[in-house]
Amino acid sequence: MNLNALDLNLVRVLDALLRERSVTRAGEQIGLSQPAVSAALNRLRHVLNDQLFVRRGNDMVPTPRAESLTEPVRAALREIERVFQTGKDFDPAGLERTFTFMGADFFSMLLMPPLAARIAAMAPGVSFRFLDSARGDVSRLLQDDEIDAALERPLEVPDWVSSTPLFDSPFAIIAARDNTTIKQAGIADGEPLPIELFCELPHVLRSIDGSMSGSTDAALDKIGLKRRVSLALPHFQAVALAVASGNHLAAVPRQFAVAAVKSLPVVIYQPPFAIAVPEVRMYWHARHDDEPPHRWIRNQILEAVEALGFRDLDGDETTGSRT
DNA sequence: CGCGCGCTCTGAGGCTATAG
DNA sequence: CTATAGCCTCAGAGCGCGCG
Repeated sequence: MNLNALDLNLVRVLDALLRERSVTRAGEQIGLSQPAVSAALNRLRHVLNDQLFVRRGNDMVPTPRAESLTEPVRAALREIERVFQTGKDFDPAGLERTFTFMGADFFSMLLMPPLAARIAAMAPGVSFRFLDSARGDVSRLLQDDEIDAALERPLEVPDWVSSTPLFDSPFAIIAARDNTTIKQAGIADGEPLPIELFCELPHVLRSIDGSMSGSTDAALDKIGLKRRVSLALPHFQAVALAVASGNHLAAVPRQFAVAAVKSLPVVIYQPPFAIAVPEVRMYWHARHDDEPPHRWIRNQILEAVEALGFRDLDGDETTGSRT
């Protein structure tokens, strides 16, 4: 093969085609028109002496040759990017990029608005997209570069996934402000709920996979008790709304509970027993470890989390629910 | 003579419109 | 949806010319 015939732009086109499996979308991704990509694909076909992509309906199916180039091409482009980035100061003000994150609605509600506001001021060319946790397998999405980072409880991940802790996420119990059962029992806001009451009242569980039991049930099971989960919902926001309008309880991350109290007629109680305190971590592909824009946005997330006060919950309450 | 400047020509690769 | 046609732009090669 003749290296003279292969310019770097063709490699970018090939990479985009492998990602998008569409001439039109590949063009959109790298800022070329559809015909320009089509022509580039033709040149690639001649240079590499392979069809590379065969049209099947609306899908451009890669040939085995094209398939085999996916990883090496991506790695080569990353390396080139790295070479030209080093020594050059990274300036977020000029960055044109959309970052995609994934996590619970908790984050789309609480983290994303302040993060977006913060970033708008220093990097007007940056946009965000936030996908729901239910979207799927974190490792695969990171591998395919479909997400830049995932914000999740500790996960089993391959060694090419990097991560850093964001904050501890102890549980708080929320209930409607006018929950008559709790009122009658004379429990004040912020107090621990008696365990009999905790087990007697129905619960709403936030569950992305439809499971009807969570870590609270595991903790209860250890002390030989049970609660009744009568509603499982995929979003924390929906859990809070359900709690606000009924006699349900819900064990939710304390940070979320604090926010819910501000917008809904709910109050916080302490759990009557120890529930293991989960950590929330940020996960990303190790290939982005040293990439300046990625490193920058990760720092921005850490700073935003810090600014929200997610890291410094009231010490007593936190330790009170620790195992 | 050798170098630098500027003109012209050519081809690659972009675009839009349209055919397949 | 992709491929092709026709047109446009622009970078680079080639070449002539003037000057030191």
